[in-house]
Amino acid sequence: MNFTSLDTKDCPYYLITRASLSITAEFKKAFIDAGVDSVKPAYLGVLMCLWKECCLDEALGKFGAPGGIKLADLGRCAGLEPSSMTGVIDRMERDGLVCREDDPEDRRVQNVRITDKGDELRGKVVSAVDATLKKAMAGIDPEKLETAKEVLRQVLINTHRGNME
Amino acid sequence: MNFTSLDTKDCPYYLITRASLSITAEFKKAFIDAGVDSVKPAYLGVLMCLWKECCLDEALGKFGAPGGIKLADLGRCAGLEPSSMTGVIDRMERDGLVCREDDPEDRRVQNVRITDKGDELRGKVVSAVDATLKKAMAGIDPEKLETAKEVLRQVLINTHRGNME
DNA sequence: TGACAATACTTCGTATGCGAAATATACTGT
DNA sequence: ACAGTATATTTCGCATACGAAGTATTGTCA
Repeated sequence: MNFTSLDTKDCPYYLITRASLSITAEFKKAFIDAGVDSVKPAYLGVLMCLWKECCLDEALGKFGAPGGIKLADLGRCAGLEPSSMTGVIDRMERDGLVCREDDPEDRRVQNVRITDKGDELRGKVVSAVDATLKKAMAGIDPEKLETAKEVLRQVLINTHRGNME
Repeated sequence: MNFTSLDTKDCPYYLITRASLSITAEFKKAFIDAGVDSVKPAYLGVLMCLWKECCLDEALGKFGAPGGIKLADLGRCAGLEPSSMTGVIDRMERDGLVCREDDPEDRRVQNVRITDKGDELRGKVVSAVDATLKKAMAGIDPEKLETAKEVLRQVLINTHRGNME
């Protein structure tokens, strides 16, 4: 057995896992500091997806018609399994950020819609996210960051998670 | 607001988090396939640390004196908080891989020692880990992988997690 | 139309990880 | 020796995520 393989600092799995937890912790703190403590890191994928939808609707002139997005689509967008989505949406609903709505077309479907409160937090949350990522990526050559992202995308493909969204 | 920032595939946080979960899932499957289903991905850090210690002891000629490592040191090595370690060691003990032992010098301390069963699994586990990582990193230029690791190490430093071990 | 397959979610059990507070023990200065 | 502090671990509550199995509804085909 080779000693190098036992060195955590050289193991990509260790580095990826630790970085993930570490950035998540920073987000959590950043949201509290920004006064938006009703937002948890795990909500980000869902929020981004809903906000993007709002932006698109506005761009297309679809004012006042916030239909919501079905839970499964939201999960695909956020990279979460349906069974994980249930809990996330439960908590987001509890925290007043979104609401579930029955789909009139298909009674199996639950559409998720952003609430006014959820919409109002957008500015603060996006600022906090940008600032946190900027701090986390400080001192990293942009080109190297792109390479790292490329590597991670390939990992997702290799592990059958590359075809999300 | 800028649409790019809402694209998950371009967000380093999304990529890191997904990659972490995705590789973890692969490890889980790999251990089951290799017939070592008593090993969970979260045990890896602890096992690697204990096995490394064994190797060092052997290299130093310290046969038959497996003292064990105190929980806190093990946590530092694996990158986990003490409060997280309790649960991990609980499960590893339940699964027969390690045992706790009172420290004769300091009654606060719990030393963790690998069991015979835990030691016997080493070969299979290391093979499974190597094979899984190889598959996960397939088709990635080694130089780019190094760059990615460098980036992740910097992220850990930036987020105050760079001084582990 | 009626059986069977497919789809959308939820529920349940489990794993993983953290921080705050509790507990037990050791150390330190007076 | 004692009070006060420091250290080691555990407990507790919570957040996060998954897969297997269950429920409800829809779609399909004979």
